Amino acid sequence: MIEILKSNLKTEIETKLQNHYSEKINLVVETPKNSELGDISIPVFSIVKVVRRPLLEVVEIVREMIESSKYKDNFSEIKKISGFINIKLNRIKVSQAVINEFSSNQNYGNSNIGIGKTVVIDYSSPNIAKPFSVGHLRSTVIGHAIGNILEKLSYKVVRINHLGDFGTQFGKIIYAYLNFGDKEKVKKNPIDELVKLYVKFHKIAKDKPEIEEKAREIFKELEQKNPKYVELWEYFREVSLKEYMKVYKLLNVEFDHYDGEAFYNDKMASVVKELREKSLLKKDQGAMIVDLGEEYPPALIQKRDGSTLYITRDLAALFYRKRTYDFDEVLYVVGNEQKLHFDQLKAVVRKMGYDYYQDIHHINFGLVLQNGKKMSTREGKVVKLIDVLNEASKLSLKYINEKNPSLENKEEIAKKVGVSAIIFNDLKNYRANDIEFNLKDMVNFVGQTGPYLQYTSVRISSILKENQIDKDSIDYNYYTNDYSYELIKTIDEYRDILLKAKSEYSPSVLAKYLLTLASYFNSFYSQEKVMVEDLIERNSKLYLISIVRYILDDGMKLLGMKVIKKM
RNA sequence: GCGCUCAUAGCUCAAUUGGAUAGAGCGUUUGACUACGGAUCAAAAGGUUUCGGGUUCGACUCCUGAUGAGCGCGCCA
Repeated sequence: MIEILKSNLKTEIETKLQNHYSEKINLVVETPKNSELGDISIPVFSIVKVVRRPLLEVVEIVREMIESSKYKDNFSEIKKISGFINIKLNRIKVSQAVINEFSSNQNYGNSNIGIGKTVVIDYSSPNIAKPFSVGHLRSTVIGHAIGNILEKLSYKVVRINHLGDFGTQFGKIIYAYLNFGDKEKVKKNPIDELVKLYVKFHKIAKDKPEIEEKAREIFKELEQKNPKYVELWEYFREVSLKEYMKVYKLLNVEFDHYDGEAFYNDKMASVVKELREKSLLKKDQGAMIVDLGEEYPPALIQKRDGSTLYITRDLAALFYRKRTYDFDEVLYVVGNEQKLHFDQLKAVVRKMGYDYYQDIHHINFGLVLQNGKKMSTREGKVVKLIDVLNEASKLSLKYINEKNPSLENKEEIAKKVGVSAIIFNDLKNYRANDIEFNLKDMVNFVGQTGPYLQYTSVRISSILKENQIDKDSIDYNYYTNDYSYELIKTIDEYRDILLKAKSEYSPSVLAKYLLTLASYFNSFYSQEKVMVEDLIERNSKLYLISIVRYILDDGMKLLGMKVIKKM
């Protein structure tokens, strides 16, 4: 509501200024950083610059324009402070508008900006026959949350898990499996065993480099669909996927497609052909490249031996997705270190003459660090996500036993709290930054954490549980005190926050907002008794906190967290 | 060597994208339960925004140089 008022006011005053000074001025209308100053703030420096009149004179003119605004009924105070004009709004009017909007919308916070638009999101994408590491966690939860936010804004979302299920390493694993693998062991514990075989392969290859050649041959035959190898490949893929599904189930993550790299195997020849027809291919040191001039290093399309590379596969996938889903945007949730790759990809697409290179977005993210270094076990191995999730659940169970030992379904709730804590920790900071992974801080339940949000929602639930709310007997006067009004204004921001999270492709915008909302609620709660005698007052407060809970729960769900009623 | 990120309180991070007194959480110190959930709240201490120069009425934000950290740069993905 306030955002709309701001933009209406902006338009109105800009027109008035244009009439007055016959100059076009871009007026800044913002929210003061300190809410004691007011609800809307207009710095007039930019006007002064254009019209070259004394500051105080301009301030006075603008103040008069605001005073005579057609929206003036909404204002309760207009104040000049140095170069700023600060407006306080009529709190009753604001509350009324915000509450009404909430009441009349079944899906508060939504928007129709995405109607008719399709966004393809490529995320998670673990590598077959390798453990699902904490490294994949980031891509998974960021992609999932962005997808949810987009759906809330009415976009059609196509979720693709671009599995790493192809490449020379499969030749190695198949070779190792056939020559020194134990079928029973692999069956029992597929990924761990396959990793061991892969490691063993490299150990042996040190003394017997000729097996590298064997592995390459096997891979080549796999590409040519040698049924024996295809069967093994399918087997590895299946057992790996089965393991990943356990993680996805815990995280509540789903995909529309699991088309991995192999899926595009037969779609690459046409890419090479098209590049050749458009005279973009150039032979260089035996390989085929697309020259990207000064801007970027050349893109390597084809190896000396004729086989294709990463970028070729990504081109094939891109064209397939464009044909199949006719996307308006395609998002690749992939780490920072691949920035150059996506820059090259875009550049090649542009050179091929497709405008939609502009719709390709690399949703980059930083590393997961522990004590400032890339996270790994003591032996230097990758940390398995499932272990981390279990550990977090165990720790939250410990806390529940301390804080609320009589709680029912403790294990189940501990799991929801622990997993959500990890998800929230991943999403609360801007994605391109590295994140520090400290289990204790995440599940410590104190401060800016997932459990803090869940706890706040649970507190509200326990009040609401026993009470009916009558939406028709609300007195907006109860929303005018500072604590309530902060809540009203924050509730009002929800949609804009989601839109901002979308435009930045950063769930952290939402995560940070939820922390603010929860914090305002807890302040409110410590100052304002809800269960008062007066029925109208009680009802008004109950309704307010029920809205807070709605947003907390809705927001947590969008982030991929679990909503609980008790903890 | 070239390119891309980043540097804010002891620690983890914000800062309306160039606006007012740079804000939160953790940690530290202190206070608040015969209260609707204290996993909470309130308060204090903590800053030359890495360093220099520039642009601007105004710079954490833009330009430039330095220092430090990370990442990438033709036959992996």
